[in-house]
Amino acid sequence: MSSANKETDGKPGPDASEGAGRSLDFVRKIVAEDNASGKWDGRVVTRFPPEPNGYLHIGHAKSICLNFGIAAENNSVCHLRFDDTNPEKEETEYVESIQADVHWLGWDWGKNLFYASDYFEQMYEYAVQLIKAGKAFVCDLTADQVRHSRGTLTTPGKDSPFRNRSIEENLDLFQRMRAGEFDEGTKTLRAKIDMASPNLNLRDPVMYRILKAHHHRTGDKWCIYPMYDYAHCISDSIEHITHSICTLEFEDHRPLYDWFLNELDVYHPQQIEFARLNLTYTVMSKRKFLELVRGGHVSGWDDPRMPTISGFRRRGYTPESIRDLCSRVGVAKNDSVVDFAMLEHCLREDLNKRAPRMMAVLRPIKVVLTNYPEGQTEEMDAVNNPEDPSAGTRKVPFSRVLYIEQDDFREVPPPKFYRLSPGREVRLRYGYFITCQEVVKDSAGNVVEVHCTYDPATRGGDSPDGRKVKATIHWVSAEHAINAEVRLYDHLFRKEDPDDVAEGQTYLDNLNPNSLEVLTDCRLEPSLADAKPGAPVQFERLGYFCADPVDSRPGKPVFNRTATLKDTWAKIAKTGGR
RNA sequence: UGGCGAGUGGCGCAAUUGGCAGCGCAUCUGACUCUGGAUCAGAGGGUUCUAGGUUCAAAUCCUAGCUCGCCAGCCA
Repeated sequence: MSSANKETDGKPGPDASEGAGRSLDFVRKIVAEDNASGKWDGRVVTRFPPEPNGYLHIGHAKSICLNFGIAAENNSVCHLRFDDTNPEKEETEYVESIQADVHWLGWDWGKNLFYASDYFEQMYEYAVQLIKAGKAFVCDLTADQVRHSRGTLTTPGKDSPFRNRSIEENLDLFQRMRAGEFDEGTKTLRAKIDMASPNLNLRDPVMYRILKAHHHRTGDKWCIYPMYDYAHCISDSIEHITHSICTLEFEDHRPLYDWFLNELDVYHPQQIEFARLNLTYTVMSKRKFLELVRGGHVSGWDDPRMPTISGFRRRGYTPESIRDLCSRVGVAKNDSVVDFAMLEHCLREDLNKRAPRMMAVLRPIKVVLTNYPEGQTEEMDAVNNPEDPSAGTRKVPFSRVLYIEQDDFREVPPPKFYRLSPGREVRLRYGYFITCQEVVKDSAGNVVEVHCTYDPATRGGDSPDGRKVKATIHWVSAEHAINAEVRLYDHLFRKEDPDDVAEGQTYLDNLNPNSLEVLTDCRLEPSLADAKPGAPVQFERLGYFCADPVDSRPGKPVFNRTATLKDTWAKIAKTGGR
């Protein structure tokens, strides 16, 4: 197959080689074989066909990367097509968010933006054609009656009493359905296939239903709307898609996809099904998202704990990390659940290279350097990113009174704890070596202040005598620090599989009560005052964060924790310091 | 007890189509370190769903079975 890394139409797009590893996944194999055999005359046209009835989630990202990725690898195009055949659920707000999310992920459909509703007229004509061919009929059965006559998984269905209406009558009725003469639910247009088929999708499926609803694009022009199976294959056909890639649950629908296109005798793409992406500790359905949002369990579709694209974006995840995940998980046909840790790995790998380092103290405790001159301030040089020398250095103010992390001091240090404790010397990053001399407690016995001495010879953090310390801790000058709120996020659910519940419970019972911890008294180094919302930074030794794009205010930033750094100490502490 | 699909280390995927079962994540160990980060080195972990069969040779081919997923919307 062609492996050129050209971007499509010169549009910004991820490296086209992304996802095309040494061994091709089964979808790419099919594409490669088709290219070799000339099945589509060398064309490769894919499409991403979301229904605009909700926000995109990371599962969609897999489909997006697959479809746009394959197109890019073949110097071709991927269409963005809104599958807007159900006006009752679809809204313009969603079509806008979907476009924004696809772009944010780094893909571009160029001029290939389509809507299934663009094809309503053509679909209607095709339906008339099928009626004339005796392949479709108007049915007066109610939804309930259809359900009963459909049969079950093991028993065949019964023919509708309206199945043998004359072509003339069907034509007349269908035209009057369109004209709005009938009420919702009173009539449908159904394909005449086989009520005894073992595949229920072939038991005279509904092609059109009456819906007197306002459509976000066609307004009130239509009161009959095509069903997915009928609309989707025709849309693909009209757009001359070559490979119509969808998820596994549509496997049973492929015979119907093929049936319509065969009966219509029109251009016929190949439908290929792959397994959708699932992640541990997350649910992945729009219905559940809606419940989480409406139930107030999260702040919205873009809550940083949501697995939506907009949630991940607000949380601080990068498009690169999400694309990396999609290429690592591969494409196959068996249902699987990817470890959330894989996503975090992709994130850390990306951010480790790019995120500037800063110092922030989340749970402050005061440190007074008793031998440091009162009123003196120094500017310490700090490197912005040890992984990237070009990121340069910055000045960080240092003074007599500092804040350090409460976790970095223990009056009685447990085994393997080698940070600050009475009598022990540690390094203040880019600062000095300090030694704890005494602790100050309040009346309740809590340590409220730590008194230390500093060694002026160790300025910048180096010891001229070669003296070693076991730990380097971060700090912030009390006088210069800025205050901020920091939100620490954890998994929204406490179980790997949120749907793993006892009798009578639902996934909502698995909500993690500690998925959000808000810290309001955090002290950050001053350069963080004008952090750009959404831009990733690393708080040294703590994790990756970004200023929240929604709740941050000038001079009053709110930071989201995107992910922690890998923390060996946390592991030691958890296993009891063993 | 209908149809379709899928079973390979804990998880996600490979295996040039019959030729020594590999990779990533996770886990563990060691080295190094002004982030207990990063990096580097190494380790453990497999009855390839099961049972038969074909073959010099089977994850791969054949037979039978088992398990799991999806399908009975006028949703997509």
